[in-house]
Amino acid sequence: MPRTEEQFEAMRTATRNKIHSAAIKLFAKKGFAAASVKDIAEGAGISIGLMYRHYKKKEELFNELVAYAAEGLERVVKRFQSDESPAELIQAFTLEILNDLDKDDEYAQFHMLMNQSLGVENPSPQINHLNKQSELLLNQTARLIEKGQNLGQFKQGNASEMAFFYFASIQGMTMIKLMKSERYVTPNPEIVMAFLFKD
Amino acid sequence: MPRTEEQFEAMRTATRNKIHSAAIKLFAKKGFAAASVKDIAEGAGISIGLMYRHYKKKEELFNELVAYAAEGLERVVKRFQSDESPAELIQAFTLEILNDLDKDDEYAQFHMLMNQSLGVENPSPQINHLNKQSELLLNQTARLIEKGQNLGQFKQGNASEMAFFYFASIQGMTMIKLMKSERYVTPNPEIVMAFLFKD
DNA sequence: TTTTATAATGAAAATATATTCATTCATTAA
DNA sequence: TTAATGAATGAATATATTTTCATTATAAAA
Repeated sequence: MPRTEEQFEAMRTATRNKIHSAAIKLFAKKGFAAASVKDIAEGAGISIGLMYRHYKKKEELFNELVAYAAEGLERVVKRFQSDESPAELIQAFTLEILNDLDKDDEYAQFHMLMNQSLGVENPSPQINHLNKQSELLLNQTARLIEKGQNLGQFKQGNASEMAFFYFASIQGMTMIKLMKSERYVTPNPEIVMAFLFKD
Repeated sequence: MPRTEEQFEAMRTATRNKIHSAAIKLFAKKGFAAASVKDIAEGAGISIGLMYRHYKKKEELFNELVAYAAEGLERVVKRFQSDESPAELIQAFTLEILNDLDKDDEYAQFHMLMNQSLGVENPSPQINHLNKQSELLLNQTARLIEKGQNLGQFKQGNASEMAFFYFASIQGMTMIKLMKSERYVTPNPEIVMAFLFKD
């Protein structure tokens, strides 16, 4: 008599998706505290009540997005574990990020969620997991750089410092893209990787 | 009969300083919305009431700090207008920033205030001014890089992209320093300036 | 048309945060 | 001592934000 379960499922998925894109946009740009539930519901084009049917707490929504971000990071970690040439891995990854930043805000938003999560005082399990992944990636990148140095692909220098600088620069570009998109310019990949590759 | 005006003045200055350092710490780390007046007062070791004797609104306090940040930026803009060698100017500036980041959080906090100000919807005059200064600095740096390229000091490449990348990388390092200081490592200045200087 | 299951709404209650203000405190010198 | 002055306090009030929940809307099939 009423709708089928699949139909209800589809409705729920649709509103969840609307909530997700509105929420990540606002969390990324304004931060958890400054992004109000009202704003999010408005952005998603639904009522506040419906938001609470899907998420008991604002925090629960945030954590779900954080979990997605962590999944994305895990995929990168896996890629960096491959046996391919360090030079090619890093080059491909860099090109992809620059391309993503150019294209739309999705990458920047998820990256920003990562930043938001770094400084939280009572981190949820999801936040802890995301933080672990991002630290893992940093260490792994350092090892990848060392490997590339041994192969003569990269410049010499402290690999941890280089990995740190690499992610810091991506972080900075990401932030500007999100906060002041009109100031963002896609830099030539050679500029971004100059610290790594010999001229 | 009561205290002299100088004494009162000294008291006021003292509590204002306490408020400033607590506030910038919290604003930089958590953002305007998430840094509560209670937190700030506690951080400064004073009562909430006293805070309001000095600042009518939380926003007024924020704006005062933003104005300080703008002053700092103006000084950098002036430095970059000098006729000195571009290579020396940028090198000196970079070393100074890396040193500041290493030393304490003050630079990072003011830099972060700049970021916080970028995305505000109804910017105060102070915020507008800060934003203008930071854009000015970006453009000026691009011109400085061009000049250095013409002098053969720097690598070839799009100067605006290079200037953007330079500040983005500083931004990223700053953010990590503030949000996750245990993950911060001072990179060798050569890494930071590799995109500019030939090997 | 009526019944049914669940999505969707929005006003009300709960909670948190910002702001005010009557009062107290501390210091100085008459 | 006491009067004078302004700093300092924190409980009370105002405001904003989150969360709940009784109610309504919708679509499918009997």
